[in-house]
Amino acid sequence: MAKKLFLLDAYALIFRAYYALIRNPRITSKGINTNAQFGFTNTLFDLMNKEKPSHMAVCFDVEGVTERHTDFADYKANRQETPEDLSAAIPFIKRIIEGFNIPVIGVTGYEADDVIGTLAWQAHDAGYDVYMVTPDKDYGQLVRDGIFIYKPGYQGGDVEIMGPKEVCTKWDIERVDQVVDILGLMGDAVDNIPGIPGIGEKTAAKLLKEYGSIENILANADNIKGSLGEKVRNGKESAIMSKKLARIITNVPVEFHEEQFCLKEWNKPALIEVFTELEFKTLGKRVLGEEFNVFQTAPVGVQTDLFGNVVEQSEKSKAKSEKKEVAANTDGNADVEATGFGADKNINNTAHNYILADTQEKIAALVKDLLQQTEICFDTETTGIDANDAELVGMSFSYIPHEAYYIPCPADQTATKKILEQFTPLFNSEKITWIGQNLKYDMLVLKWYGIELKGNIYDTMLAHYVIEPEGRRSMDLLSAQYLGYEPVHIEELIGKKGKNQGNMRDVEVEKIKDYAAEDADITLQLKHALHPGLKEKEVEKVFYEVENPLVKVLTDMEFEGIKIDEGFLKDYSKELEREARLAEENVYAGAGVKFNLSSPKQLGEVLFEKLKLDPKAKKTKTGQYATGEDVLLKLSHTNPIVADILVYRELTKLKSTYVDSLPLLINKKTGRVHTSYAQAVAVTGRLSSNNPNLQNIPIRTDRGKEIRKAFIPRDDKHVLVSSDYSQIELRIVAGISGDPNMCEAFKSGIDIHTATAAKVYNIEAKDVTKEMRYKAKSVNFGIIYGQGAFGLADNLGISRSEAKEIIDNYKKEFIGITKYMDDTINFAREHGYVQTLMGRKRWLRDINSSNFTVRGFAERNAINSPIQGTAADMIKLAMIKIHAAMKKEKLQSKMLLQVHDELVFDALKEEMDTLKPLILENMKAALPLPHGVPVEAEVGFGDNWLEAH
DNA sequence: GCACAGTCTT
DNA sequence: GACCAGAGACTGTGCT
Repeated sequence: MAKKLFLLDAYALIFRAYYALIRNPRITSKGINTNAQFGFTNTLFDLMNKEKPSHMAVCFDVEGVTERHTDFADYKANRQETPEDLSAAIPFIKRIIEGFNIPVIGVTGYEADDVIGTLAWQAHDAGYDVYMVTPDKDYGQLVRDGIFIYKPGYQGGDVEIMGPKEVCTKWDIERVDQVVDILGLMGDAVDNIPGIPGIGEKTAAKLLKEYGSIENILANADNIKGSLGEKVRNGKESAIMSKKLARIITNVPVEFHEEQFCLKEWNKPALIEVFTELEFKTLGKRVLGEEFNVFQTAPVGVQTDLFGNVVEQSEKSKAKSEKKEVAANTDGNADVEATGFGADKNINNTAHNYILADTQEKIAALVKDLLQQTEICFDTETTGIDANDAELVGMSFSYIPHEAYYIPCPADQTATKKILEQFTPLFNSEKITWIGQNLKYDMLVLKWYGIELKGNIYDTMLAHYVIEPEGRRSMDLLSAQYLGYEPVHIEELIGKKGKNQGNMRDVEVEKIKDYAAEDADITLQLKHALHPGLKEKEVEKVFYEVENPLVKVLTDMEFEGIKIDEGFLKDYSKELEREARLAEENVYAGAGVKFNLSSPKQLGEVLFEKLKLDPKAKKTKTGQYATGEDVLLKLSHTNPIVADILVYRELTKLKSTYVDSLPLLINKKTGRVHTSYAQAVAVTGRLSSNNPNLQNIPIRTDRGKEIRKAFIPRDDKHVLVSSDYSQIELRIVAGISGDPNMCEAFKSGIDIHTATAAKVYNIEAKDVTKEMRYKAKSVNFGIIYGQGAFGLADNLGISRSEAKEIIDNYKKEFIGITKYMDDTINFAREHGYVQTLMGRKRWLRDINSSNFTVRGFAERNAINSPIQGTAADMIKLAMIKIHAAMKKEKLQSKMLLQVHDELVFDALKEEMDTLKPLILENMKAALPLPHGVPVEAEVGFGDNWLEAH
């Protein structure tokens, strides 16, 4: 078997690490993108772990990297990272490379690529399989897909040269020259080659065809007319430099000696150091084994030189890890060991007292004791994650740090109810503030036993939400962050997530006691740790007046659920199935092939390679053809199957996401669907809904609308009532900007989009055409989200100049809004945050970024967040008020759903006369807007959601 | 199990 | 030449 040599370009690693280490929180819908977070180290580890190279080297070219970025100001401006950013990443990279004990090579005056190129061929001739690890052809690809591996000498000595949009696989000098020339000319073509900004691949090819070479083009630059000529003249230096950069040199003065590149054993202590410092928990365990624990080894901030030795640190770390192992071996109780980042903060150094209360006497004494308290931390253990379908396994209470009580609840539900009865005076006490992490869950569980907490709520999850709206806030994470302590994981009790996960019911009481009591204990300590933050960040108002009181409202709504007409959906499913089949057959017949129509990848190949519907077909960032709705709509005139594809897409989407899934989520006990509201997810302050998501039930198309007919009232004594705010976000814009024209429009009650059109086109409201109103509407929404002329033009299908004119007019007419946008951005720049009327804040750390794209994103958020967030505050306040009023009036009607600006109720028909004004008045008065801008709401009712809306 | 493309809402 | 409105949840495909 041939020996394997891996050559890595540090340049690629630095970019990768920059993203991994400096900008690491790349948030996706599922939380932090761990791929980005650990990508660099993962790549290194995977290479060694899976490929098992015998030899390896990293080619370091740090100076080159930062130089290149400072040389080209333009180029730099379009990048997300700065030389400083990269420099910041380099020490970490060095330490990780050092930890893995990978040889490093660098030759002054040459690019890492060239060193790699030279070594690769030498090693290849010496009989090695050489793998070059280097960035892919474009920067975006690098960030997303990791490091591209290509292999010279893999197929009879072929080498791959990355060119723009194609790969040259033969060592074909002529072809290489062409590629190199194109790269030299083409702006931003390849990761580290700037080219001439403003020149694309096609222009580059055209120029080369005309003049033959870059040198000829530059010599004749003065003869090239127009802006193209100017670009070429301005880019002379860049083009020559880029051409040089693009060619991989294979005669660098460096020699391949195999003993120099032999992989040695890892320097584990050094790895532990750096992983600990970077909190690479999961990866640390993968690399170093299960015993690695970030929270058990204190970080040591000793800088190391790339080639320096790490003996001193190693000794230290070694001592630490040994100590840790001893501790782990002598004490099986996870509670009492582990040391965090700040040993002083760590609760495990303090003895704790977790007490089991499993007899009537003990419980009675506990309840008596708890009744003396004003703040009690409370947590439940249950048989499952779905509160609407879970049994109580136990409860824990804590009111003094390091002390907690656990009460087991038996599987016999009558016995459990009996235990709960003992707690009734406690749960009914109005002077107790209940502290908990996501109390909505616990309250929902209790509600199934007929119990409601009468006191106030203090939810630590919500406290963290208002203090730090972005990021995740699981208890494990908060505990690690605020208390420097890693609690027992639930997996240690019931196993890893998945279908084999066990049940809390089957875990021995002693174990649950430790786990559950610790949860209550930690949550209480979290409350103390988080509490000062509320004042510091000035978010107490939104916390105490909005988020905490809302918990009870949401609990009741989730408990109620909504009735679904299962039979209707079943019939509709069949109908959709039939029509989708038909459309699918049409597509196959029209295309002449059968394929998986649900696969965008296969569809793209059929449309653009077989049928060649669009020679200029756009591709997605991963290189497959884009086949989104917008793309297909533009193609619909070219081939009749496109319309069928769109129909197929619509039907299958409706069928799989709604019609077929909703019935599966009907609760067996209630026969209703109970959505779950996430109160601490959306950064702007909105709620989100899942399991199922009832906030995205279709309404736009006729076929989609049908689904709303499946949402029905409880019985024939009830109707569904839907009430929604009218133009709430625009009213808020008017209110907080105080723009006189817009405020006036709302006060006089005329249609806001018509009023806007009249102003923008400078005509009377009565002369506004449908089209003008439509455009004005689009501008109204676009403007407040910071959409530019291009976006508006694209949206409306009009020319850019027309779009620009409309926007300019708009800004002139609604000068207050322009001022609001400028003021908001300036406020954010100065203070680092923006806020809603209720003081809900959003921090924008990128608002002063030197990078255009990053800053732009922050600026749009600065404008949008106060608007969307104020709307969220308003409806939340309305919900709290309506909930209280309904309780006061002892109404039997129930609030069921919230869809951002809409509330849905199950209304008892005879209560309608009371209910309707109650809803409307509370919605309108929930949060008065500045400048006297009126808030309007409408209410409708019917035998299903479609009729009510 | 994860990333991605696509599609639904406000 | 690329990007280009905010905020989410969920599905199927394709890869590891």
